[in-house]
This record gives sequence, structure tokens and C-alpha cells, in this order.
Amino acid sequence: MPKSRSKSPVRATVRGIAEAAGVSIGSVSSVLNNRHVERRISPATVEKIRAAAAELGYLPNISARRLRSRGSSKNTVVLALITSFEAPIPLVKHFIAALQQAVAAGSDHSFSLLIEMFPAGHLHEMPGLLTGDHFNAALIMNTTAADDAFLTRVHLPYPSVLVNRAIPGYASVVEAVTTGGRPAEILFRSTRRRLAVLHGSPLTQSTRARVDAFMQRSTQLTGNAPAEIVAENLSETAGYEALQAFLQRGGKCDGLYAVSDALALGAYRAIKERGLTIPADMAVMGVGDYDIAPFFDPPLSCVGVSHRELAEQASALLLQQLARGAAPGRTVAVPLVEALRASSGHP
Amino acid sequence: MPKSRSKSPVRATVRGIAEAAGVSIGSVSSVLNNRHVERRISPATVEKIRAAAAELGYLPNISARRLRSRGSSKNTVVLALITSFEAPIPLVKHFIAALQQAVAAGSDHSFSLLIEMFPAGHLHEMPGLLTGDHFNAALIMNTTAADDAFLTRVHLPYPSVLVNRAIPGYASVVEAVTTGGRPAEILFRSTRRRLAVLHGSPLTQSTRARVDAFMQRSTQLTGNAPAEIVAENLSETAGYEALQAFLQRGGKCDGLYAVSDALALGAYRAIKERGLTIPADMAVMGVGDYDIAPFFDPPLSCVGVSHRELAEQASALLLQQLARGAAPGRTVAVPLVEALRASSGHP
DNA sequence: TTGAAATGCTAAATCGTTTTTGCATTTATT
DNA sequence: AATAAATGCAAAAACGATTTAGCATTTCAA
Repeated sequence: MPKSRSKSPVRATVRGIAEAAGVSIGSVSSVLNNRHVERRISPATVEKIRAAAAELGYLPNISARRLRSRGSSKNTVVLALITSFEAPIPLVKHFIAALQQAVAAGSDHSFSLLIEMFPAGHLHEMPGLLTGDHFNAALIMNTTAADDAFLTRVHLPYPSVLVNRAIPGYASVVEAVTTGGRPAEILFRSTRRRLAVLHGSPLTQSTRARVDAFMQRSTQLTGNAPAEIVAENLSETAGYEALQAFLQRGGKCDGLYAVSDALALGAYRAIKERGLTIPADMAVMGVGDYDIAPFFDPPLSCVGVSHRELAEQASALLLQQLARGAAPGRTVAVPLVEALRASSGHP
Repeated sequence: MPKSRSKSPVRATVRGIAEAAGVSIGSVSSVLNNRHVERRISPATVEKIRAAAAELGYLPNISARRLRSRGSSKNTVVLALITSFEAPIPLVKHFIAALQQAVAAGSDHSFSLLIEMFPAGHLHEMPGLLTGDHFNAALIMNTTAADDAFLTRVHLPYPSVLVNRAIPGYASVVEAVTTGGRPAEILFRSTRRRLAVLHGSPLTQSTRARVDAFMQRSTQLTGNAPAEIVAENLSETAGYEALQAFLQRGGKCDGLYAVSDALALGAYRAIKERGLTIPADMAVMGVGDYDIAPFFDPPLSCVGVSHRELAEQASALLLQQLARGAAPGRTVAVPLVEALRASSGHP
């Protein structure tokens, strides 16, 4: 049984309805906007038009409406938040909030916020990305190496800001390069000597940088390269399974650096199930400023950028470009915040 | 010092640039789209036009572009996700995913997803809400009682679906009414007799229903009304402080129902700090299907709807309305999922 | 019966953009 | 020197909608 095509390939317009109902375009518009009383359209005509609209499955063309509309709607600047489906969404929340706030504060125009998501690695298939048909400016995040390579090749014909990755020619906001170094130092100062890092696969540019910095600084301090524990993805379960496997195969470590809060939470469970104590047997460091970190048992120490700060800087950079017209290609490094808690032996 | 007006109140258009540069509109468009080579515009003219565009701070009008564009972009259906700023964003993620997926699967048209956020209680101030100028259909969630009252009064001239609240005349997706009753039964069967419920303030329609159902069923089973512990908001900290205060003032309870995962996490800390054990001294039940619940220490038992399911049903309902043209005003109840874990004395 | 008012609709202008067509010039070819 | 080709740009059409102005026709009032 062939699936019935519910809609004809060509979308109904006021004109189509007008022809179907045998009236003028203006009458159709009046009825469809419930202006038929003040426009003095007869009940019979109203009925004809409504029937035709329903029959054709009419949906107004939003672009045409906005173009024609008088108010601020016509002059709307469209901002896009472009992220892969695999994104840590808690971060997206901050960007939405920051953009809305920045926009509300600073401008005569009205803004719309568009969310565009793409499967990781397939950024290049996103319609409108290269033409600028869909938005006036974009915040791009959570791209993979393949996406970054694509961005390196092309030029986006509108202001854009990259989050947590730097590519020549683009403005970007990144976390300060030392993110991975600090946890190594903190663990070392807490008298840990056998360090390990837990991360997901595949690594994003910024996570790679964190891991590399941790490895390097650890080696420098302890004289040994830390163990690298790779989880399947960034979920709690993946973190749990990866650390469990590590411990079961006799892996030893007394200081762990987990590159996301979810991984850290999974690690906690694996550590406790093994009968080990945090931080006595194993100290744990996390990343970022997630709300739940202080409520881990024991509370999780973290080093990382404030998500709010990251989002605010990115939004500000985007709006600057929008205002100036020019694309400065500037990279802003957001400084680190340290929260030392019980998981690393602090009070 | 008066703040300088960075932009003139009227936005630059191709026409304005054409006048400023002393050329035709077509030439301006050609240059601005980097078509000047194939369109044989002389370098001198290109320069003039670029200068004028920069001078005027030109930003293309996206609506006009999309309207004119040949491809699928013209026929884009615009879907809006309308939520208050105070929303639990993890939920929003599911809606974005579900909408994108539903849309990708079922349709000849292309879709854009707009995010519109409003301060709780101020839905009525949202531009375009009543005119349908901005989108073809909307998913509305996280409204307050004031917003719901507003929605009751007005009629939205486009398909819409309400999430977790039912209002006559609107299609909506809600969790099955028994959400609050089940935790009461589970705690009772786990031999708990002094029950309590922890929730935030103000209550949304759906949370109110959960709390009421819990109170009623608890009273029925134990013969006593459970204690009602009210947190300032829905954060971990608020949950912690509320439960800490309750325990400090001598509140007694051996079975707690926390209406969000964040509140439960805060409660955990308060309980442990008090020297009590979960579930021996106090069993805890949570709500929903948050990823982190199994990784609580001890793992948190939950009763609630799957967020994914809720989002999928809502998206499906919206697309149905979009396809049929008619607004059925149907309410879909999403069934419950139970996850019984150690926090309620289960394995 | 005649002018005025009300009724019911159509035609055309408009929003900002892109693209097609075509008209003058200038340059190149024989 | 005459014709052909290339160059540089302007004018106009089109996208889909809303709104204004106005034209017939009918109804009403005196």
C-alpha cells in the first residue's frame, strides 16, 4: 500500500485560494485574518473562502507576512544558534539566555532566535549555512573535527562566533588554555602521584586541549604519564563502565580528572562500588561549573570556565560584529574559575 | 553623557545603498552577494557599493531573502518553541530533538525552529503571539497560572500544543493524573507511615496536581496528611535549605516525595548531613526520568513520564494539526514509568 | 424619482530582495 | 572602416502577503 501524499508538492497561497473560491486575493486575505466584518465580506463569500483554504491546507508564508508587516517585525534580525544534536544542552540554555539578554539590553531592533541542529560531522549539509538566507548571524558550537575542517575551507557571509574552538578568520570564544594544567597541579599538591584522566570519544577540540594540557603538566610534576581512560561517550553510564573496567583490570590511580560532570558522576559510582573512598583512596577533579557539582557525595572539585561567562562573551562578540559590520576574527579567552571541594581533599 | 545611538532608527536596505552609491538596486544586490564578477560590475563600482553598505551598516532582511529565494527555503514552515526563562531546560532539549525528528521524517517541506522565551507571567507581552506573524505553529510550555489565564481568554490563530497543562480549546499533552498517587503507594508499601512532600514555589499546574494527588493518596493510606515542605525555587540549594530547616525544627518523616531531581539532590545532602541514612531512616522518591537519577547515592527511585515520550507526543500532535488544518483540542495523557531503586528500599 | 448612503467586492501599491532582460557604450576583429 | 563581441549597468518582474483606494450595485431617505 503506497503511502498517500498528504500534501501536494506546491504549497497553497492566497492566490491559489482566490482562484479556487473565485474571488480576489484581497478578499481571501481579509477573511483569513478575520477582518471580514470590517471589510464587509458577505457571509457566503466568507464560507467559500474558508472552505477553499481548508481544502488546500493553507499555511501562511511567514516570510511574506513579516516582510509586509508594518511594525518591528519587519526589521527583525535573525540570530541562529547552531549546534550538533550531540551537544551538552545545559550549555545551550546559557547561550539562549545570554543572547536574549544582550539583545534586549542593547538595541532598537527586534531579534528572533533560531535553533539549528545538525548531526555531528554533517554541518556542511545544513541548508542556508553558506548563503546567509536563513539568518543574519550565527553562534556555532559543538562541531567535530570534520565540521571544523569544513569551516576552515569556507567563508560564512555573515557575522559568526565559534564557541570553544579557534579557526583562523573566525571570531571565537575559548576557555583559557591552562584548563587541563590546573587539575594536575591541584591533584599533585594534594599529594597524589598516580594520576589518570577520564574522557569521552571522540574528543572535541577543546576537550583534546584539556586532556593534552593535563597529561603534559602531570608528567612534568610526577615524572609519569597519567593513565588515559576512554569512555564510549559523555554519559554517566559510559563514565561508570569505563572506570569500572579500568579498576577491574587492576588499574591503579589516586587522582582522577574527569572532563565532564556526567563522566565524574559515573566514576563516583564505579569508585564506591569498588569499595574505595573519595578522596582518601582517590581524589577526583571535574570540569566547569555545573549546578550539581556541590551536591555530589562528596562534593566535586572543579576547574573550568563559567558557562554563563562563556555564553555572555560569545553573545557580546556576536553583537559587536553585528553592530560594526566588520568581522574582527578576534579570539576571546575566558578565564578559569576554581571550586575546591571535598573530592580533592579540600574542606 | 547621553548614550550615543549606534544605529539610525531606520534600517538600511539595498535601495538606500543604491541611492548612497548612485547606482541601481540590482547592482547593489549583485555586489553584496559576491556575484559582481559574473554580473560584470566594474571594480570601481564594487568599491563604491561596498563602502556605502559598510557606512550604512547594512543587514539583509531575511524575510525578503527567503521570500525571493527559489528553493525550499521559501516554503519553510516556522515552528516555535515557547517557554519561560525559568524553564527546566533539559526538557527543552527533548522537544528540540523530537520536533526535528518528526519533521525530518514526515514532510515535503522544510522547517525552522524558533525559540521564544518570556519572563514567567508575561506571555501576553510576546510580540507576534496573537497575530501569527512570526510562526506557523507553537509548542507552549512552562507557563504560570497568569499565563494560563491569558491563554484561556484569547484564541491563537495557528496550531498550538500546550505541554503539561490543559486549557479548554487547546490541544495538550499532560502526564497521567496518577503521578502523585503512585509515590504515596510505593512509600506506604515500603512500610513508611510519616510521609512528606518537597516542592518549589510557585507551583505550576502540573506540579500542583502531583502534590495534590500525593497528599490525597497518602492521607487515604496512612490516615495522616503528609508534611508539605516548600522550597524557594526548584534548585538543589533551595531543596537542601528547605529540608535542612524542616529537620532542624524537629520535623519527622520516613518517606519523602521530591517533585524534581534537583530538589531531591538537595534533600539528599540535608538528610546525610543530619546523620540519617537513605533509605533506612528516610526513603526518597523522585519524579521523571532524569539521566542522573540512577547515579545518586543511593540511586533515586522515580515515578513519572519519560521526557522523550512527552516531547514526542507533543510534536506529533502539533504536526497532526499542521497537516489536517483543524485544531482538535485533544488532550493526550502520557503514561507513567516507574524506576524503583535503592532510595525507596528496592534492590 | 432622485440623490445619498451602504454594501461587496476588485485592482493596485507595497514590503526588500534577487534575477532576468536588454540597452548603450566601448573594445576587438576583419 | 565596418561589423562583431564584450563590458557595465539600469529597468522590471517576481516572491506571497496586507492594505488602501475606489468602482459598481443595491438599499434607503426625502
